[in-house]
Amino acid sequence: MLNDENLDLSEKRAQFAVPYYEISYEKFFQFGLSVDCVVFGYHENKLKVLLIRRGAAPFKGEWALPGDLVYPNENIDVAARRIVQDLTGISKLYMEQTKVYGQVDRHPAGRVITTGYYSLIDIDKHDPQASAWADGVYWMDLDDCPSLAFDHDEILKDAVQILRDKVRHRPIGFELLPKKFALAQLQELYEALLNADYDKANFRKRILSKGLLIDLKEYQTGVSHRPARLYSFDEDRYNVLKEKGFSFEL
Amino acid sequence: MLNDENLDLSEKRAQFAVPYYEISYEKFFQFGLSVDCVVFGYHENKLKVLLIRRGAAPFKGEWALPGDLVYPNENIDVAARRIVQDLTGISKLYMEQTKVYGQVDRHPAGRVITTGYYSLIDIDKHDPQASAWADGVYWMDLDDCPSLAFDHDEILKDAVQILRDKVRHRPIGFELLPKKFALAQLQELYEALLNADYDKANFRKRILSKGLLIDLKEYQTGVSHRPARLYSFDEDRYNVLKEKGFSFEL
DNA sequence: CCAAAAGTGTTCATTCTACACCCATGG
DNA sequence: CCATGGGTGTAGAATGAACACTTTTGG
Repeated sequence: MLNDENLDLSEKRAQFAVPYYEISYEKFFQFGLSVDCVVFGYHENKLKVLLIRRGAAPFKGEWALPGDLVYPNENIDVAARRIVQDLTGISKLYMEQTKVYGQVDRHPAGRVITTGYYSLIDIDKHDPQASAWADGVYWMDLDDCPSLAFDHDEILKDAVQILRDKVRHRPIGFELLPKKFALAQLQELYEALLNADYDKANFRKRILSKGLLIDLKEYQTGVSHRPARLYSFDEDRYNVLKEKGFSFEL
Repeated sequence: MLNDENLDLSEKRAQFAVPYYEISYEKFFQFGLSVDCVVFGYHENKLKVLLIRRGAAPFKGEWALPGDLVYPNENIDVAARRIVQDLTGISKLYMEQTKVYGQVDRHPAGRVITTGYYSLIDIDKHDPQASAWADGVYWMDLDDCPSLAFDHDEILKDAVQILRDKVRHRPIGFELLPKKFALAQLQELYEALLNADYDKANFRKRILSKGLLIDLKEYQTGVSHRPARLYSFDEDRYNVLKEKGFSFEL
């Protein structure tokens, strides 16, 4: 599995009687590091993901996840935020790591390992813009994604699975909705996310029983049926409950 | 945030009219990559973790998680298995990524980003051995861990939390037990893992109702009380159920 | 026969599910 | 007054918690 021509660390340590951090291990410091972001949005009952058309080689012109190399003096989570902000203009958003992709041959330019991130944004708040490394940015239906460059198909697939897992146990779904929303919107979102179908009455009872929604005493306007009551997510209360070991669970 | 002296990728692209992978981006390829493993075990009602005493600088002589630099031609998950196998002699084991740690200053030797892994092993099956980079390997009580080198305290803390989260939704706890076990053992394990206390009758009903245990029709011997029935985990059936979207949940 | 731990059954409370029904608005 | 979706109540089933009880072994 390992190439003998490459140094064996222990051997090298024995060879030099100086602390190992004083030796220049050039061969060990030749990795590139990148970040690839799966940005989810939700619009008209559909889960969407932000894709770019690559403006530079490799894979120029192909579909890909937004991502970039990390600067040697840049923290990795800062890099992830930078990328999404470049494309969406949104700076404060929910972001989380998914996995690291470290296959030797995953990048044609050399040994680049990449960290997947996913984030959730309220699609109405943003205005996608091409950046230096992209020819264009597009919201794609998740069910209707083209094949992607590099190993981005796998990164996307993993992110979707992790999101679905997570959303059942943590109230992250709210990030995809506007600040004020009706319960039916929330239900539709969960149905789209989890590909499920819930009873209206039961869904309401379950959600409201968590005590994490603020009743805004406001209502929809201009709809030709009974206007829905609007709610917002009570983040402060959630943080308090979380401290005490509270779990969201659906 | 970013240092101007460092190259701006888009600028560089404009500057050279050749594909970007043909340019040598030395400055981007100077990261080191490592892997740090949180190896959990379980013995006498206590959750344990495998720690080493570092045999080399930096942090020589201090406690740390087993970890090592990844070779430039080595896949990252292979590296993780290599490390645990060096220390425990076990090759086939449950391993999973936790997070990436990419803080700029986390390693004194340069920009080394590390990937956390955790694994679960049946403690009776293994014989910990010092390797080239460790002066000794020890099982430590999780509640009684010393302070660790690098950012390993954080890596350990995260792994524990991820393990606790995971074990409630996936049947990974079985990895910590011998192949054949009694229900009481399983209950004690879950109680130790989740720091909880379950009613014996109810725990049994819940576990057995999942239909994932094989009744071996074998019994404990040599105990001065009614001998317990032995079970094993039905991995095949679990994989079948998982396909159909089954969730373990406690 | 006793101690110790395995293993079971029953009751009561809580939660979940399905479904029927009422309410408010625009047209 | 109708269509449309918002919003509520309830009965029965399923699940969960608490606890008492029986069983089997070694000593």
